[in-house]
Amino acid sequence: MQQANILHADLDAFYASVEQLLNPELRGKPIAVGGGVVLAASYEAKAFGVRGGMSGRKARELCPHLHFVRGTFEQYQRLGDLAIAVLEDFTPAVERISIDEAFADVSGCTHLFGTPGEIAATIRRRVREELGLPISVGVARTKHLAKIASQVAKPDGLVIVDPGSEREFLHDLPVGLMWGVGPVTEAKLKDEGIFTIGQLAATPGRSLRGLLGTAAGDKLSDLAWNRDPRAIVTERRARSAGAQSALGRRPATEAVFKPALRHLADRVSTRLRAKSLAGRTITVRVRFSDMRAVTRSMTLDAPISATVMVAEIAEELVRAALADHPREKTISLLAVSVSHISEQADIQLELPLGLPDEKRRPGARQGIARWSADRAMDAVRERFGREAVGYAAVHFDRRQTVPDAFRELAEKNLLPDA
DNA sequence: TCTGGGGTCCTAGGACCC
DNA sequence: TCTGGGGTCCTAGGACCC
Repeated sequence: MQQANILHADLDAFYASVEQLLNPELRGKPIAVGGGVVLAASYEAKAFGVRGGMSGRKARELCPHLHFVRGTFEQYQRLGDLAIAVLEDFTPAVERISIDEAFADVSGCTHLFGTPGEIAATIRRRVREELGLPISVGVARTKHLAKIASQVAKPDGLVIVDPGSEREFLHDLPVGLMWGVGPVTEAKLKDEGIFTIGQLAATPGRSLRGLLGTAAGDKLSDLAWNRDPRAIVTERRARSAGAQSALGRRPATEAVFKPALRHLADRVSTRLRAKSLAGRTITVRVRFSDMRAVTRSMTLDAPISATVMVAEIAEELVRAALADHPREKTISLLAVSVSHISEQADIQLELPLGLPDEKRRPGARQGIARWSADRAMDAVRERFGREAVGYAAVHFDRRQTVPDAFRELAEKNLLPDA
């Protein structure tokens, strides 16, 4: 039988732990990172029911002595990177899932460093000693099992699932711990009397497919029966890049959405151009004040990355979406996303000159001109900072938005710039 | 007091092609 | 009178993850 060689390492209450590390006065106290919304809560705060994503007001209701901290986002990035680097000291087969979480396959390095369990214990000790942070680790034969094991291990623990005890380990755990089971699926399963992974495994695949759809049903069956073929993927390129902004409650008018879309298009396009990428599909999302949301998208023949082109298409799509919902007078969120991403080398600058006449459409030339102007602006910003230069039309009210540093934490690496 | 921001994947219907 | 069948792409919505 295959050995338990997969580790899942997950820093505990990461942002909150960093704040308690940096400021000893916060240690042992219930704290929340964020303000209007809780981005992370310490274990002391979680004990009161405070959760990430919760409004600050609600959190304060639950925990009157909750300390709010603004967040030290640069430190999160730095310490998260250092923790992952500890894993990489053991093996290059590390798959980073987010800023504070990664899988590692240690099958190739046990002869050097000991059993997977010993490696996991060393990783935990080193992260604690060198960085001062608690990290939980699960060790198992598959990614799914390792991830569940690390959740069970929290806080600050280590759980090893021996290959012989996998079914027993899973049997009484709640289905909500499984990857892919969120609130909706959990409720559907509950309606069928399915609460534990053991009960899920005992449910015929046919029933699950009927309840959840083919793909989701099959996937859940496989995981419940402990069939998880997923391998460690060390490098994964993003398939889309987007930006969004909550607006509170604003009139659904051009005066509101135009500057907001310029700002969002600028964020997304700049990220794409920095990696020599461009995308063919532009998607916008409009959320109304009752939280219902609609999306509109458009797929082009050729990829684009010029800010103004993305912005103009986004505006058209939002106009269309609002026209379809004439009774909605206010919006609470706008989002712009670019997908069908491909590499677009700087060569595109000269491309039209060497192309046959029929390819030199006015639109293409205009796109090149705008893209060139953007690249010039990118260069200025790189030297003098983001705020140094921008489109005159972009006077976007940013009072309510989260810090840019926080946004950047959530961004996936688009691709190493080849 | 309305609830952040960045992503992935799946489904279903329709257009279009061969 | 009668209508087949497979494949790909696009669009919109939704669930889920961190």
